[in-house]
Amino acid sequence: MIDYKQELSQVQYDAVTYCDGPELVIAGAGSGKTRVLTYKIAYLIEHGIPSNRILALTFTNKAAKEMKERIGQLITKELSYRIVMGTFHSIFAKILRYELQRYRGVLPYTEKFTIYDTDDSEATIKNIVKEMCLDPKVYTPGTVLCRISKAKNNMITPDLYPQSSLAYEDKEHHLGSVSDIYKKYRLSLISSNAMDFDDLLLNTWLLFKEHEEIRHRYATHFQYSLVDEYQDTNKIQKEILLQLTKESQMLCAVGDDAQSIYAFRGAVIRNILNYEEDYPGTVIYKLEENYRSTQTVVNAANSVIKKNRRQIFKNLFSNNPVGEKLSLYRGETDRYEARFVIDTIKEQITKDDRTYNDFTVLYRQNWLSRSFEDILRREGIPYKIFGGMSFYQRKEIKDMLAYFRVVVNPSDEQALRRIINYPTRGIGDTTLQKLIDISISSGKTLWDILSHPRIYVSYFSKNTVTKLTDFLHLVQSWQSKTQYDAYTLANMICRESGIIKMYHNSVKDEDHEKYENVEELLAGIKSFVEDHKNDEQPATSLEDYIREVSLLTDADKNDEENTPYVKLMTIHASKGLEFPFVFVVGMDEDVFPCRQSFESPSSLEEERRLFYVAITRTKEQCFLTGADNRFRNGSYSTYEPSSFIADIDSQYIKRVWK
DNA sequence: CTCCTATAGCTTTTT
DNA sequence: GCTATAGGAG
Repeated sequence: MIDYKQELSQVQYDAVTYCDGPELVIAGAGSGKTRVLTYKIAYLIEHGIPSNRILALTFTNKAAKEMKERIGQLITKELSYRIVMGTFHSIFAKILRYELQRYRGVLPYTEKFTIYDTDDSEATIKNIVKEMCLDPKVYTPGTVLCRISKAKNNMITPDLYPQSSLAYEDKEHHLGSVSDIYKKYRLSLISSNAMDFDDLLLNTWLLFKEHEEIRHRYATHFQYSLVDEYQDTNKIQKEILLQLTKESQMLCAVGDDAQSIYAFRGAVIRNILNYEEDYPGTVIYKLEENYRSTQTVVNAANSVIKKNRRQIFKNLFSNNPVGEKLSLYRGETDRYEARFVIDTIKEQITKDDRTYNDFTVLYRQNWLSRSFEDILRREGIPYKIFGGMSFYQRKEIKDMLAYFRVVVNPSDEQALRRIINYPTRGIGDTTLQKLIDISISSGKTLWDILSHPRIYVSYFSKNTVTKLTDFLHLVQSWQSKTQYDAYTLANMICRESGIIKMYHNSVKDEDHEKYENVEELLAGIKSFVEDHKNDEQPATSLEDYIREVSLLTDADKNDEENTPYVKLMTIHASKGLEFPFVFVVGMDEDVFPCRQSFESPSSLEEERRLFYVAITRTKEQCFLTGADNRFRNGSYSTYEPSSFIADIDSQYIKRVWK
């Protein structure tokens, strides 16, 4: 038995043991939020709730994995393993696949659907805009997808869209055709048997709405639900939770309104601010003691966040040592700024016996990492950049994954288009365009056309037909081997597709790197197979691999390297983490806060919360740096110091340059 | 009809 | 600085 009283503070204990109804835990930065969640789940299990009937939704897959491990240490590994825990997207993808397998046709998809990432979605929109002969400069994939995403996050299906306020806004911005694009986009994804990120939520919501018996089954199955990072949930996520907790009302939401930083992705801070309206009778607990940072850091952070208007009152405090003041440095150029950071790191290491692991550089925008990367590399200091161009977004990796996707789900049009002539096999743009035209006019998928040569044979030369059928037979031969494990089949595809050969024979340096990345991917698949070989129901096929990998981000890649290194990441990527020494770099007006955020007061508030998040990652000492001149777009631009620096109460900050 | 090279255009944050 | 597009050569 766990001694909860011993392990938790009073308020943490109260939050953990309250199980009589809806609950909201306002967890200030560093207040032991994860601790409360893990102990609470352990507590529920110890008090008789079967672990497979607990639903726990986290923000990243990594957070879920770590939490499971921690719960496993508290109770038993076997019990923790069965908790239904993961991101909204991964849990609902599983539910959708399960239901699609059970009741064929419950939605216009099969359980083998693939998940489109943003690139795939934008490519689809681009094709549609072209097909509809609209101006691609007006209807850019980014803007259109943003509108569609907004609609989906508000449960607006294509048929409801024309009557929605979104359609009205579109007309004002001369984007009246978005509604039609949305319609076509949805049909295109359905015909590709593909869902984008938002569809995973929308289709779950629709499934529960249109099939009361399914909703009821899940709502009664889950006896208790918990949501982490509730401040970053969006409207449809809240609605799905309402569907799942309608009868039981057993929901524990944990979050911190001061750390809501995903409004750009549809998160509505309203969810946490008005939680009691959705769950009457909610009991609220506030975790206000910060165990992570020094008093100075906590006070400085408080002085920043109090400038924001809309927030839940709380008094974050620390009983840790007072600690050093925040250090402020401003360099003439970004090189001086980087120099300062590296010199400080070196100084601390020699002085205080630190390792590179103790230092983290945080920035608002990915491109800011460059100047630091340059110096770190030149100095031979080990470092690692988190985020930015993720491993899974690299071209060579996406190409390989596209092969896998086509094998599992040949309707996947974006994947098919990607690989049909890569490596080049004599099926060029002209041929592809003709195939697409046939596909559109016949209403069949590209793969349907491809796999029935007699449909298209009259349109092409004999030579082209041979090339098309060769490709068809290649893919079909892999499709007939899906009983093989993922590694064996993936290896076969790499070799037979000519990808490996192409990179291997190339003399270009970057192609060698690509070759190594493909090898790394294969090694990853191998360990995936090893990991799942001994599961109760071994899931080691290529299909299983694709399912898992399409919702993985680089934040989920576990780093088990033993050598210490300096970490570089965006502030967004740092959420939930903590580091002894933090450098918040690029503290320049128009960089942080970024220029776009001045357009509305609410986005400026979000920038300030982001600054708050950055500061509160710090355990010991925080440095804020900026530069008057930065190299960007091939030339230097001048910057003013960030206005956020003035938001910090001056007693907690000191200048460290002459 | 395909492949290679030069040029333009864009960079907030991400499941 | 890097990726999609356009235009020319084979």
